[in-house]
Amino acid sequence: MRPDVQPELHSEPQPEWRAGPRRQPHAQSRSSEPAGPARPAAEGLSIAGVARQAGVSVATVSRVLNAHENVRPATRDKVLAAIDASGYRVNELARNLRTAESRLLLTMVPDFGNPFYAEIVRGIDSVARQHGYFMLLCDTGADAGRERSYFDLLRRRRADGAICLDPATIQQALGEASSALPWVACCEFEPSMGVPYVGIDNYRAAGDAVRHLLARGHRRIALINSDIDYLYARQRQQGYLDALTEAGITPLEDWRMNLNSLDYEAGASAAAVLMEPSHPKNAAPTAIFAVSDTLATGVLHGLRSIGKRVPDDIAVVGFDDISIASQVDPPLTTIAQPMRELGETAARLLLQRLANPLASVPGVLLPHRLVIRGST
Amino acid sequence: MRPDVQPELHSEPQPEWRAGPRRQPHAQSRSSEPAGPARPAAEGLSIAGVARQAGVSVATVSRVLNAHENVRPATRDKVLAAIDASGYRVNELARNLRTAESRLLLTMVPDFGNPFYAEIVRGIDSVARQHGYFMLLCDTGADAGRERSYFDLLRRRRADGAICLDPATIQQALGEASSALPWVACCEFEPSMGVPYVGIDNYRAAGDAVRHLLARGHRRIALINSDIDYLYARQRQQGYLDALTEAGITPLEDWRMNLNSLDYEAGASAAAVLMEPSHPKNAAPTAIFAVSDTLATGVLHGLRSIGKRVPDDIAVVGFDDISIASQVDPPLTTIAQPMRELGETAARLLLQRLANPLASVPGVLLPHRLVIRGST
DNA sequence: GTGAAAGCGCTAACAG
DNA sequence: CTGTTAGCGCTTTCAC
Repeated sequence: MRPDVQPELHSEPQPEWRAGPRRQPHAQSRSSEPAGPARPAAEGLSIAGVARQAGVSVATVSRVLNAHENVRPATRDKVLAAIDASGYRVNELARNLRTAESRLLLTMVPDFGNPFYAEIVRGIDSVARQHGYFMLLCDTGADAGRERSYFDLLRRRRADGAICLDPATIQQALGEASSALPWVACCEFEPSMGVPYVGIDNYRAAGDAVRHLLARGHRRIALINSDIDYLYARQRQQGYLDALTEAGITPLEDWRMNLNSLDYEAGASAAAVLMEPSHPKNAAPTAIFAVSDTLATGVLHGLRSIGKRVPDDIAVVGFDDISIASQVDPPLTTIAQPMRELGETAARLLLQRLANPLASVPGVLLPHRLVIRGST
Repeated sequence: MRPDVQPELHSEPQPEWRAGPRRQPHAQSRSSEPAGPARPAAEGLSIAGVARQAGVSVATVSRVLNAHENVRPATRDKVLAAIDASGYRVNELARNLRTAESRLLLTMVPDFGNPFYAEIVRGIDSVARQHGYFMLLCDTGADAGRERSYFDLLRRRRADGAICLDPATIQQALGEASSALPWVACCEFEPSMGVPYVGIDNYRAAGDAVRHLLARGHRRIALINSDIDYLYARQRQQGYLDALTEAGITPLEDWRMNLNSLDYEAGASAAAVLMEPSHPKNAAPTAIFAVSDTLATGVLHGLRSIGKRVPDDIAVVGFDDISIASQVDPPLTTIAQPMRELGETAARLLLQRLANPLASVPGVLLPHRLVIRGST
């Protein structure tokens, strides 16, 4: 019903952490601490110290800190002065223990070397910050153990919620009854497992890529896919197979490769393998559909090194439309994912879930788009 | 003196967060909670609840949780059983408040879309994890306000330490007397400001790149640099200028460009500008040295689009040796930075600083390497 | 308006 | 070996 999620308090966009009115006064603190020389500015200073210096109670300091109404201006100023003078900073640990929230959101990616995640993460980050949350990124390395330990951060209340872009986690998560945890899946998800998710229609997207190649006259189309354990890999494979079948083509098993990496190198060597002359003459693919632009970029490199020209000898289609896609030679035809929106939506779903843990949050599919460039 | 840093306790590599002996017993918890149906497994359960269920005191539970010695096996088993049955998880917030440490390390990058940071961050992450710390990544977007708020996470004890790869922060930080905060600088640093740092010798590295071009016979060498506010930009520019001068060449002002972005696109358009026919015939550069591989990759694309061939018409040298460098056409000659080691060293310096806040931690410079590929 | 006091969930003495 | 107890620094009734 609500046009946007408004977690309890903190509804206005605030650039800084809980930076209510109370921050203004001591911005630009001239660090006028009376302490010794190299003394780490007001190390173990607590609210009690400030209270003493200001000649008030801790309750009053707390009220000032939290911009509560019932404080006389004079008192407030006294407190502010004491805070300023002492260089006091709230111990967020204590505050969080009291309020039982950390205002931290976690985003887990399987590999932050993959540029695909960058824009998604930016989308998450911007929405989170708008709602007074910090977003912190973790690299799971697609490792179940590490994933689990990050989920533990959630269980142990060190973060309020999480967004997981990591396929492997999904499987892990399943066994952990983690659907009770405040997290959402992004890009890779299992619709059946009761966790809110956002992604694209991988089946249709793959079909679109293949149909584009078909329209260009290709009939022997190869698929360079990632590990078939991933849901998106299965969906894209099915889209590829069905598109071919619908065109009256029987997909050859030899045209398909499954890689356990999305690195450029993986794509390069896969291309070389695919083009091996061991293939029956009339069965060698004339086009390659790779399920990620990183892979496709590698494919371009691999084809180049075995003397094949793109798109004359062989066409290439990628997936994602990351920024490198338009820079390589030839620029990649690819399926664009709305990365920014994917991230923003994921963040919004999570915020929604935090605001109302009971409401069932829907899964959402965002539109993709075929971007035609020089590689086809 | 010490071969390696060993923060107080937690010295052995532990794959999971404080995952002492206590974890084993309840791995694979069969989630046998007696609670209602959709009840979020043991939401607000505390150590006291476990103690009650196990018929022991909270102290004993705490001991079991922390794998202390003095607990009779029978008692320990009782507690473990209660923990297992209830699905209890430590509230890390409370624990941290008590122990006054969060076991969290922050890494700030100006832009996690830049692949240069990926390997560095992995290096940090692996060292951090080996020492029982979590590493969380923040994107400052090269924005001073955001940088400041992340530093606040430190001040407010939400993280134990930070590694900053963000040039802009350095300036910000200076004004904040933040040299007292537990952080180290990586890649971009101000040696004079008393913050431990790790990086490379940018001056020599740039010189090496230019000397390589000189050796190839080039005399009109352009420099595509980032914003000169950055220390590394100034250092590399100086290395470039001096190398040219030493070779008896007077560097032309027209050969130098300063960009406020490291994106591919920025490199592409810079290349186009640089090659404009407005240049006097005999002054057009025959080689371009770009201060990052992303820029150089864009340059390749830009040159291609105006019909220039690399390296025949013009040579290109990049910087960093990120993974894309070897994939583009032609593969980039570049200055390789030891990214992994940079990250690992930064993490070690930070850990050292945390273990002994008083000891002065040195700045360290790591070796770079010229990698010659097809673009020259 | 302001203060006193009770915890948030945990760890660490200190007793027994 | 195990239990009791005193806080960690903060927020929040509830009085005054």
